[in-house]
Amino acid sequence: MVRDRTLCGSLSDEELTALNRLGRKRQLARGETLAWAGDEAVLCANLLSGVLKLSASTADGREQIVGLLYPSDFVGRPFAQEVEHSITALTDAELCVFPRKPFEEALENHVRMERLLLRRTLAALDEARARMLMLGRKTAEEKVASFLLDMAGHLAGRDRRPAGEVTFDLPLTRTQIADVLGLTIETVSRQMTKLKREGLIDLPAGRAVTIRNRESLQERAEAA
Amino acid sequence: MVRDRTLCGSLSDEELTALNRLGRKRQLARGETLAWAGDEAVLCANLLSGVLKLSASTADGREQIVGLLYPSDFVGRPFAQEVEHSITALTDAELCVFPRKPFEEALENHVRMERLLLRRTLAALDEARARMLMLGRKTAEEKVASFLLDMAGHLAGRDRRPAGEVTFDLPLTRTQIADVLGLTIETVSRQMTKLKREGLIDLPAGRAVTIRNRESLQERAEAA
DNA sequence: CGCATACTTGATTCGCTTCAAAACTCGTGG
DNA sequence: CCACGAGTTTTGAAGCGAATCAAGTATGCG
Repeated sequence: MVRDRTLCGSLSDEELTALNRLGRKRQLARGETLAWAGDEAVLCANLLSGVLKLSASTADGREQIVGLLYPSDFVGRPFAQEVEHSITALTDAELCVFPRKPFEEALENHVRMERLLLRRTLAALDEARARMLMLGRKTAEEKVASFLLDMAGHLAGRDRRPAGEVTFDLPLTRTQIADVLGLTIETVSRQMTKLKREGLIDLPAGRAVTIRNRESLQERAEAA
Repeated sequence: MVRDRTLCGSLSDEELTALNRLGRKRQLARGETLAWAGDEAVLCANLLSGVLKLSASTADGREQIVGLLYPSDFVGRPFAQEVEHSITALTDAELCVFPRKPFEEALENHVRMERLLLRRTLAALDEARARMLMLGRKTAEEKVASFLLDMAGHLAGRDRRPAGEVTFDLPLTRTQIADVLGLTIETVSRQMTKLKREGLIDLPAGRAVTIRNRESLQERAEAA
């Protein structure tokens, strides 16, 4: 169950019921935006199912996806007046939403929850910085290979076959992958077909991807 | 005084003396590295003076600076076994260093300090993500313009003249600037001379920079 | 003064983008 | 069941921005 890894998981029963009174389930359809950059920040949430993107964009419309959120991830930015990054559902998603102000008060009153949020934020910061290395210094091939391995880690569960061969459906379009990697859609497509031609991956249909040779793919991803 | 903005600033007098017993002053010379990526994480600190860089690099030696730290900034990564990013002094620097474990205990015992660290970490995360947009989607000119404005904000104090003309010394070499922006040293140099030729900035000597026309520079920086 | 390091400038190359068009996917309705 | 069409992905050709390669010029320190 997801509950075990959410912020709520750190609470005692009494604390939990108090927080649950604050929270409301909310569904998001694929493509629906929970909050737009520049809006007043009114809510925080736990992601129960689905995948969300966090994105920033330039004045002339260039977009960069600055984070991907998976089930049990925390959503939103406590203590900020304004939403810094748009939050959009990449798949249908389900959230447990809290109004920001009451949630902040709950944080103050429940040290364990605050502590857990701190640890998660520190982890998110490490991840963001790892992605900075990727954006600034990796080649297109390295970016695509890293991305596929990352997605495999998040989406392919624990059912890894001996050969390390796993299959999963990407929750992102090519355009969105390009926006994660700081590339164009054409470059992403070309790199994917190249990796397929070379037998490291397979692209059976639509958004599906099979990792055929994890080791070689890891080599292509280079990394720190 | 810097103290007012450090984590210590959130503490009562008794708490402060307790923390001070933990902490030791430490000097770093320009170029000296406090911790190497991959090392065991043994310390946290407050930066009292100077500028530090946080950097990541690929296996084959490409480097990306993933963060710059200024006086009053928090240094280190509580709750991590291993150092994720190398920490190096760009200028001579002075820190108040705490052993990590005792510092973590202090965090647990002093809710206000933990709370302040949470807020700072959230702010650092926002900044890292803004930099992801820059790395992924901005042109060389936009990157350099953004960088100069950023440095002006940190280094030029509050003594902004009416015309917005400010001068300061960059604490980074061209190579380091390139490592912040995900460019090469030559590209950085060319963009700087271009901005100078066009009258937006001046490069009087060595590392000195004068912002001549903040508005135009802002336009070149594009941004969100 | 002389050497090492840092910075600028120029010529060329290359990886990625841009522009363009064909091929595929998938939902819908005939 | 298949034809249709919008959206998505792949593929190709050409162009461009930044990297690379290569000098040449400052800067600073012994």
